[in-house]
Amino acid sequence: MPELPEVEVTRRSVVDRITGARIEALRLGKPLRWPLGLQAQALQGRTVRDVRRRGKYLLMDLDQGLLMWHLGMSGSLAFAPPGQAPGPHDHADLVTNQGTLRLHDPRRFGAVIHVHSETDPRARKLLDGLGVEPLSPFFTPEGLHAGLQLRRSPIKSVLLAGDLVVGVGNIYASESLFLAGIRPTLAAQRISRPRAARLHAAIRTVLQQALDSGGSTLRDYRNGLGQTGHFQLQVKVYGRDGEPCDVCATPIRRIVQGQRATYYCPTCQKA
DNA sequence: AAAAGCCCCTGGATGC
DNA sequence: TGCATCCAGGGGCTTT
Repeated sequence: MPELPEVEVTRRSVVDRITGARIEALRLGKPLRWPLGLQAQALQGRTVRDVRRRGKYLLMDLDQGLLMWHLGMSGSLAFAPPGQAPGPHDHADLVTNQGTLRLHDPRRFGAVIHVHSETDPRARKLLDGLGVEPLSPFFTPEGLHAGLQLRRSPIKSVLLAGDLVVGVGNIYASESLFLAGIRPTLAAQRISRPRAARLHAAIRTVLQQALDSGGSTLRDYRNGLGQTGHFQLQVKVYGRDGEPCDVCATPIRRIVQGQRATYYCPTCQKA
C-alpha cells in the first residue's frame, strides 16, 4: 500500500508533533517483519530529533541512535487517541511525552528497526541498494535513461524494483506509465531518450499529484492524523480492468508481471 | 550481475 | 450461511 506519497504524507503529518519528544517506552505487539535489533529498553529516555524519509522507509533520528520504520503493505503510523489500548493489529507503540505513535499493520509486512546509525550494517543492508529519490534534483531524464539502458526487464518491473528510482510502487508504476504513454511490458533498454524524459516527467507528476491528494487509500492507509488519502479517485488505470479509458474509451487491460498486477490502456500505451 | 520466483501474513471480496 | 479460493499498496532472500 504505502508508496512514496503515503510514506511522505505520513512523515509530514507526524514530524512536528514527534520532534523533540522524549521516548518513554517502545511497546511491541506481535512480531513484525524483522526483529527490532537493539533492546527496546535502550530507547527509554531518548529524544526524537527529526523524521526523514528514504524511499519507503521513515528514518527517525534520535539523540542517540536511529529508529527505522517501514509500513509494508498494510501499515500506517499514527498518533493513538489518548488512553486507547492497542488493538489486535497494533504492533508497535512509541510512547512519548508528546503522544503515542502507533504502528497499525494487519499483514505485518512492516518493520521497526533500531540501529546505532545509518551506517550500521543492518541499516546499510536495507538502504544502500536504493535508487534515486524521484522528487529530488538528482532524478534527471538523462540519469533515468542511462539507468534504463542497462536493464532488459519490462519497464514496469524496473520501476517497481526500486534500485533505479525509489518509491514508485504498484499503483504509481501503472499510473506513471499511462501518463507517459509507455507499454508496461516494454523492455527498459528499448526506451528512447525522449520517451525516458516523458517517463521522468510522468513519475514526478503522478507522485506530486498523489502527495497533494494525501496519498491513496485503497483499504488500510491512514496518515499520522488518521485521515485517508484521495488519489485513488484520480487513478486512470490502476484497478480499472475492463473499464473504458478516460482518454480513448478502450477497455483498460490487466496483466500480471512478476506476480503483481499491472494495468494499462492498450491504445494510449503503444509498445 | 541481472532476472525470476518464493515467501512472509491477514482480511476482504467473490463464487459455489 | 459456510467454506474454498483468489487477491491485495512491499521487498528481502534464494536460486538460476
